[in-house]
Amino acid sequence: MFFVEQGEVRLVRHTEAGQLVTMFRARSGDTLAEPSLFSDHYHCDAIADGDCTVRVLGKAIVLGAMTKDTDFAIGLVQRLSAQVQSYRRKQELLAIRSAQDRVLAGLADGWMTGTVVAFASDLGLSHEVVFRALSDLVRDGQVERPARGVYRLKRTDQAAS
Amino acid sequence: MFFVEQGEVRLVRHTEAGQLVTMFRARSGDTLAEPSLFSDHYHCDAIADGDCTVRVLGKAIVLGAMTKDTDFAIGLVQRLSAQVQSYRRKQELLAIRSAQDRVLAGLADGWMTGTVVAFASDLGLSHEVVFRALSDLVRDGQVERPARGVYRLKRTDQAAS
DNA sequence: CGCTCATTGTGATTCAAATCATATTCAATT
DNA sequence: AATTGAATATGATTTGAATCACAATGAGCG
Repeated sequence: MFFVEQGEVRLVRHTEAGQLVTMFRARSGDTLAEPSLFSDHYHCDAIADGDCTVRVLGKAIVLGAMTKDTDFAIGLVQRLSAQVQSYRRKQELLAIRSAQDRVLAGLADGWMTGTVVAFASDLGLSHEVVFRALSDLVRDGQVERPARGVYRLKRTDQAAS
Repeated sequence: MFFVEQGEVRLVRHTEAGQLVTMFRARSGDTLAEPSLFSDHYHCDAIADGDCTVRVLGKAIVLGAMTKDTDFAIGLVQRLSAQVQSYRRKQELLAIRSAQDRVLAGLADGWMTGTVVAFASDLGLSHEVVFRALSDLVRDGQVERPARGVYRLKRTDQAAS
């Protein structure tokens, strides 16, 4: 297991077809690869986005800390719970068939942080469709584009009939 | 949080378009809705598949047990880790674009337990495509169909050139 | 036994996302 | 300042999954 002290690490896997799937984005304070505590064969690749410092926590150390330090154990459970919750939300979001609806939901959930290309990848859509969906949403007035490559939800005061 | 003593419970959500998404399938011995320990607003619907017995574990009880009973805490972390791991696998599998590849991967991961319709729903595909993919795979010799509605991977001895 | 209904299965059609192509902008590098 | 490369953006085409439509099978039930 790893502890990210500083920076950001992405956990990724690639499908046989060659596309990269981001499994988890760990920021400073997060733990990484918790399942490796119990499972032997567990494989993801880790990509450091920028400089970062990571502390390695061996299996024995973690299990020991759990017995001695209650807060540590609770913190771990909490982080894992949060991960589970966000995976569920992600699953729900990815189940949305319509590209436009999915893009809108992604925006609402604050997934559009970096580039549109990265956003599209997170959504599991080609960037072309995402660009198009964004354009349509701007045209519809649901989304605003303060600048090139910057999109954000327009406050929806539900003015419709 | 809940503890499934007996039977099987499915945690589901429905998208705005009305489709049902299974978030988690808890069997006897599993805990359910762990994120509710820390998060206030958390909503899934639970569906009992057949008769089952469920024990309700309040927030205070669980947190108390974690401080007193180390094994309980470790068990909880282990179950959560397993969930995280399976969500990652699911995410990876759902990222496979080709329906046929996805069906094959789903079979390989042992998702085809009940009906083909349920299998299709888990895969996020229409059942028609899944039926067709299965037929094609049988025709290709990658999958065998011992009986109507029963499909299983053929042992792949990799006999190809 | 005959009825109902869900599952299984396949064919035809539609529709939307992927893909291919191409232009533009912009930041980083030389 | 010129060059490279990635992100942005849109248009045209293709492809494949969804959808619609329709049989056939088989289990449960009065």
